[in-house]
Order: sequence, then structure tokens, then C-alpha cells
Amino acid sequence: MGEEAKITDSERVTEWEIGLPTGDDITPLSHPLIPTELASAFSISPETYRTLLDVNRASNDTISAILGGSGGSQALSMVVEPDEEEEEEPDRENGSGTESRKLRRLDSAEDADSVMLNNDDSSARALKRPRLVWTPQLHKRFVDVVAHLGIQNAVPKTIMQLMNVDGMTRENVASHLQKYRLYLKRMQGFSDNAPSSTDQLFASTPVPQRLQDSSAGGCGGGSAGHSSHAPIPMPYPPPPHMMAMLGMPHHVFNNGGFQQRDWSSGFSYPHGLTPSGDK
DNA sequence: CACGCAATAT
DNA sequence: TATATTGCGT
Repeated sequence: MGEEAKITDSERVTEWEIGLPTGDDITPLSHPLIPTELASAFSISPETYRTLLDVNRASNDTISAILGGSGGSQALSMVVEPDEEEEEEPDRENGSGTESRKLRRLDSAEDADSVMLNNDDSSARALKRPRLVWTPQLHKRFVDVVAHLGIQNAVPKTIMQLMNVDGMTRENVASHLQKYRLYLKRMQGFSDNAPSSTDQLFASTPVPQRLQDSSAGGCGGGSAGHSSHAPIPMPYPPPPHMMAMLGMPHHVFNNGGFQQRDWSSGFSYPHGLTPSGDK
């Protein structure tokens, strides 16, 4: 009576550990995350440079935030679209030389409105987040959570909480969930897996065999053996520092449309980061 | 208020 | 195209 708890616990830990990148996989915070070409391609100011002091301070901040529960500083990184303006890159790839500095024009307009570009740690209020990009990794997390919750209990709020990806809102999940449900419905017409060429994302993600239904009172089957009464079946591994890719142009160097394995592979955020900076 | 879904907007 | 937003019924 209750011996299952132990097993499930260790299993959870194992799964959790598997999901974690090793120290070698993680790019140290003190390193420039974005290659110069990428940075310039995306109009990201090269001010990603951080000294060890900065990193240290950020770490302390995070730790205190975790320990104290309420940290206070919430650094939501985002790339703000000026308007409907497009920027062109006159030149890129400067042959030799590690230093290709490109300073953005400094606006001296401190009039009234029309200045919302600077956002560091100030209260993120009424600020618009960039579109969330559902990478295969994010989608996998999503599918996993939905599968573990059971379609019945998979509601946006819960999914959002279990995914534990900062920057993600309930609306983000709701929107994606809606599309996901449509995809599932479409697919059920076919007896077996018939990955349509459309919906690359969904097609490339293994859908849980059958949409489990738990907590419906009828546990007579016996297939799903892990029905816990806890409201939260499985809190997801705290993302190392995985930020939802926000504001990334879609025409980046995407691979053929196949999954990537590494969390650290192909992940680069504009600038600034919020490790578990709860909302 | 949160949810689900269709329609619409960006 | 992929997401976001909105509107409406529940």
C-alpha cells in the first residue's frame, strides 16, 4: 500500500534527468549566444555581452526568486516590432575580423508616445509579446502534457502550468490546443497513421495511441496503471533555460522539417532570459 | 471566469 | 502559413 510512490518517484526523477542537458550541452551564459551573422540578420543588438558579474547577479536573482517565491525582477525578453516596418540589412558577413560592430541609431526623441522600445526589467505591463513559435520541442512538451492529462482534463490553464514554459500564456496554449484538436479530429477519420503533408508540426509528433480518459470513474481496464489522485500527475522538468522562441522570423534555417533532438540545438533567444521567471 | 469553437485579423 | 484575437454560447 503505497509502495508505488517510491517507484513512480524515481521514475519521475529519471525522466526528469533525461530531459536535462548536461553541462556540456549548455552554452555558458558568459558566452555570446548568437553568432554575429544571426544577430545582424535579426537586427539584434550585439549587446548580448555579459560579464561574469552580470551572470552572477542574474543567478543570484533567480535563486532568490526560487527560494523566496517572489523574486520581483521579471526580465521578459522580447523583440518588439516597431510597427509594420521592415528593416534591411545592407551588409552581412564581414570577412575577417571578430569585431563587426553595428550600433543602432540612437533615438533622441523623448517626446511622449511612440517610445516603447526599451524594456529591460521594468514592469512588463501591457506590453505585447511577440508571437510564440511552436517549435517541435515545444509541441512535444505540449503533446506530452496533454497525453498525461488525458484529453478530458487537458484544458489550457492546466496545460500551460504543466508545461512550465515561461512567456507562455493561456491564450497561446488555447490557440494551439484548438488547432491540435482539429488535427486529431481530422486524423481519426483514417484508421491508422496517415501523416498528412500539411501540418508539419503535428504530423511529426507521435500522437498518443488513444486519448486516455482518466478520472471518469471507470478504471476497469487496466492498461493505464498510474492513476494518481493528485491533481498534478507530473510536473514537467524545469526547462533549463528554454525560452519559447519569440519573435523569430519563420524563414530561419529550418531543417527539412524534422525533429531536432537537443534542447540546446537551434535555440537562441534574442537577448535577455528568464529562467523560470514565473508569471 | 474559464472553456471550446468558429470566424476573423495580423 | 502560423498565431492571435474576438465573439458567442456553455
